Amino acid sequence: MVIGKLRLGFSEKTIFDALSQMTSGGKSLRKELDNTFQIYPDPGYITQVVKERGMAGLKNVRVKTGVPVVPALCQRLNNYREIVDKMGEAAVERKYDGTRVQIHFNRLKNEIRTYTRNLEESSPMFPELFQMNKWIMGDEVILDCEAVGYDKKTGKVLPFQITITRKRKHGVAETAKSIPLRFFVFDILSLNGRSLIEEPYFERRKFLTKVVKKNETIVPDEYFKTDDPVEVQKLHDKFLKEGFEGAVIKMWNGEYLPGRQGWNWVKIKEAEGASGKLSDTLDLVILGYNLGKGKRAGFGMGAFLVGLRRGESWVSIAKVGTGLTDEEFKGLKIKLDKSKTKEKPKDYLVSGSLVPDVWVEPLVVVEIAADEITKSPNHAGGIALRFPRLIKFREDKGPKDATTWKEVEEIAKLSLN
DNA sequence: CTTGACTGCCC
DNA sequence: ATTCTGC
DNA sequence: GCAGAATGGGCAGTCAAG
Repeated sequence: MVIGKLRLGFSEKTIFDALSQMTSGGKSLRKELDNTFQIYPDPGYITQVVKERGMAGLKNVRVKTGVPVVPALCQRLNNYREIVDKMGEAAVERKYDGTRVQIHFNRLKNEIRTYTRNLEESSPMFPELFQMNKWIMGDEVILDCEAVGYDKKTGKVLPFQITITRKRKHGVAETAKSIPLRFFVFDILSLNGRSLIEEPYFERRKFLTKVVKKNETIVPDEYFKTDDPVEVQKLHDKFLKEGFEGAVIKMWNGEYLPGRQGWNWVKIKEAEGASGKLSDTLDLVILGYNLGKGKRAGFGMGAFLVGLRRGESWVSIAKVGTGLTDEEFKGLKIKLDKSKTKEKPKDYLVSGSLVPDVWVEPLVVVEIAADEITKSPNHAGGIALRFPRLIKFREDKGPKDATTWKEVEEIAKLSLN
């Protein structure tokens, strides 16, 4: 099988285009090929099926234990009513900040394989799953879950940065012991050879409940049924208070749809006008910028470095490469070039890996949003912004009006509970 | 043997 | 991951 | 509305220089 090295959206697209051409099937054929690929991502196999049995053969390609399925993903929406309008009855779940794991368990072959969100095999990472045979009521299953590190004493879930310290090859067992993972299972894609992806959500949930015996390591994830936007809001608030990233809302009758399709699954991190995990934006000063690649090379800028005053120095806490339109990139470059400096200004503290292509005087203030403030091993400030993006240019503000170090510390403290 | 630059993959 | 853009 | 292409922080892993 060719699974493993291929990335979605490249080689197989070309192959399927060619296949479409050969069989002169046009667009509907392409769509069918794509859909088949999502539940059996092996272009070689699919090509063979089409050659031998034609398009009709594709109907017999089914979800199979041991062959990864492209995981279902969420759309993002920040309005409760809109979410409910789009899907009617829905299930509301917690949004965990961990790592996606698709578990394939085959009792008879004594096989336990896992795959990541991008279909990478990750089996060696999770030795705790060796005991699956005790926890699963069935001989063959595919489960979809989020694995999160947890504190053995308090039972509380740990931050992403801790979860992801899990080793991948060597010394896996040690980290598994010191930072155990809990697998929150929220879906089941097949059971004993039968595909369940076409079953509605609530039916799959029934199977899940029967199949997974709850224990320290693996837990059927909790869900709440509702069709009321206010109820969704209450749950979302509750989850945020509990320290989770937000909520995932799923169509009650929805099939398991690989990839990001329609409004079947929706995530919400912060509601319109309200605040999510990190409630405030920061007004930061641009310290330099990087020449861009691809399309951005044309603008002469791909991202810029931002920071703030700490004592007598300017320290970086993030790079920003999104949130600007193409026009804004062009305009910003022109503006920044007016205060370009040949050398790094003496009062800048920026570590090597973050040194920009072009230094500028600390003059331009930008409002930056982020999901979280984290401890940083890279940025000179010792902290960094997770998922930084530009909100707007603060032309009304000068560098002296930027967010202060003290304010950032306060915000960081609040977001750390 | 340690360290740092770099890549690939998580989010 | 987030965001913008061309289709 | 979707796919594609820009970009972020930060982890483990690899490999070459010191």
